[in-house]
Amino acid sequence: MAERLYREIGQKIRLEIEKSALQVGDKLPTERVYAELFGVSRTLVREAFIMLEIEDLIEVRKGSGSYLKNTLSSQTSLPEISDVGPFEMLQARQVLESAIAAQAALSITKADIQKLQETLALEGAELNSVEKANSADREFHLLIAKATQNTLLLDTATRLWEMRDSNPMWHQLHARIKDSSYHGQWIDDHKDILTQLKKRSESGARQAMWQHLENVKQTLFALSDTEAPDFDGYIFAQPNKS
Amino acid sequence: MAERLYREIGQKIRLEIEKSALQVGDKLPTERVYAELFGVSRTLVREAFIMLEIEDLIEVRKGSGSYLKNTLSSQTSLPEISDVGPFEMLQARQVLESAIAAQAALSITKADIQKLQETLALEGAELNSVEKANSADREFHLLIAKATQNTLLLDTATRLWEMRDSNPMWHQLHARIKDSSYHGQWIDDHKDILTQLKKRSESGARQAMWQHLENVKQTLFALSDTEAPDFDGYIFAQPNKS
DNA sequence: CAGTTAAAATTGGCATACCAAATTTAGGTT
DNA sequence: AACCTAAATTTGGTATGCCAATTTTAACTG
Repeated sequence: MAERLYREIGQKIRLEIEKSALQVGDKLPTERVYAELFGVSRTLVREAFIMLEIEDLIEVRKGSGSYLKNTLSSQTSLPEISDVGPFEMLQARQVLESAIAAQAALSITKADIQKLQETLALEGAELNSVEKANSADREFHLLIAKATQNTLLLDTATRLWEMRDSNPMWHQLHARIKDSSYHGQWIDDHKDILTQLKKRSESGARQAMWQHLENVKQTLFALSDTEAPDFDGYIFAQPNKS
Repeated sequence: MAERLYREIGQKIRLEIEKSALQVGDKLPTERVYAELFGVSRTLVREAFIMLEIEDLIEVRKGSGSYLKNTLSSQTSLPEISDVGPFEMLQARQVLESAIAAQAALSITKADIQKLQETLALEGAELNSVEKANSADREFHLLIAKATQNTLLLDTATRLWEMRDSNPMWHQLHARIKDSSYHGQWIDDHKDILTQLKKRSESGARQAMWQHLENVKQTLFALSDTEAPDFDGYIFAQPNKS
């Protein structure tokens, strides 16, 4: 195990907190106590405390002590990005982004539509540059979330795209697409979505977004099926839209 | 400023990274360099490095150096929970959870339905205990997200509920409800949702969940309108469901 | 000159020691 | 006994020093 020691100590402290059933607000044993308990220097315990402090689990007060700030259960370990397959991710996007698009149709402004049109034009113009096309794609989807004027909806969409961009599995798949003609298909999808948004059609926008991501799913499925047998574990039954 | 020093140093280092336009993978100046630059001990710089390491911005390798692991821009600062009003939050839940419920209707199992029924019974039995009723409420909603069998959908729903539970504004409102009869109404809503899930009706589940959260919105709106003028800033036009 | 090896320098890892803020205790005053 | 004050203690804050892994340099060998 070539891990940095403070992380190990931090984990041990978490276990100690659990064992002693500490409640939020309770005072933790001092750094010195843990140091002796684990047989390490106080420096290491202090580093572990900093880790837990940044994770918002504890609060450290000079001269006074350290206190439990949150429950361990609220320390939701978000699923590791790399543990989520591209198809599960696309399904989540399909469910959530179609709902967001439907909501956006109700609150979208002329200025939003204007920006979406500009981004769409950019997508068409940048067909040869994978990087720029991808970034315009992202921009298009996030603009829709922004049009809901709801911070949390934008935040949710942003999280999904961040996960996508940092998922190595997805990059593998995406690399295979760059020279294909699928981008053209997707731009047409985007046009459909924009049309529905212009009409302020809630159900229309929902369906257009759903269909768009359905197309993306189909494309990636075909590619991974024929060329990349390593995605087996990530492929599972896909429910259909009624 | 009573802040812990290592945070200040960490922030300064972030600024230095920005100023020197470091790219991902580049090597950072050594701890000793920063220590001299800021006129502090290496211990503090090391603590700051630990902070940045936990934030996943840098990677520290013994004997070699520290390296930039992520871009500064990807250090997305999520919107502060307290900045999001209860109504904006409810709207987000309405949009997202109704979509999740619709998806759940397609993949729900008998075992899921069984668990939902038990939780529903618990809600009815715990009408007098605010805490337990609330926790059963949460459980009911999260079980639905779990029934989608999609990690990210469950993760999204969990995040929303965590935000709710840690939002002081919401607790204020919730405190006013405890002795009212609204819980009964909400349990009826839950029954409707469960009925639709049993029928595996996608649109039925979507509408039932939407209506449920619409009812919650109405209730809270009425309460805040008559008794709590301090929520003005958070109340905004609510789009209607078609 | 190329490749190999070992010594030297660099860099982070960890521990010890002392400092300063906060808290607790002990003593004195009313 | 109640209250205030100050000393002693506790607790986290910071600095210095030495250790160990890694990288770089230099010397050696063919």
